[in-house]
Amino acid sequence: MTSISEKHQDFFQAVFEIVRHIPEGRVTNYGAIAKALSTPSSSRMVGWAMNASHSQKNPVPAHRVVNRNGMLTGKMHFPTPTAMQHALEKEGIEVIEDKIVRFKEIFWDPNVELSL
DNA sequence: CACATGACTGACT
DNA sequence: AAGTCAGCCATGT
Repeated sequence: MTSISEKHQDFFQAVFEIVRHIPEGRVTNYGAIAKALSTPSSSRMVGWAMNASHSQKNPVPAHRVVNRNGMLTGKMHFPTPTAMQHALEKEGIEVIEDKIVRFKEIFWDPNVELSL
């Protein structure tokens, strides 16, 4: 079953690597990751890659990745709908109504933090 | 091959 | 400020 080509694997690994570089208590959005991959328009592909994070052997803190609105849009893709919010709160991030509080303050931009 | 959907974003009205 | 439309790439029907 070859759902994913090797080239896509490379894309996934790039996304996962960035996500794993997100510091504890910080979050980022799909656009920032896409931009770090030189594909700012492929924000959807980032979400697509995250969908494959479940198959990855290495742990990927996908709960630290949200949309530009700071909303936990991908929580439904977690093992449980509350896993994402719970994981964020565990790191000291306030989450109300599936939205991250002070999202702008805890926002982590890979393009800046990774000195791209 | 064409249409619809999706862990998105930006621009326009 | 809030709502709507279009662009984006890959997958599924």
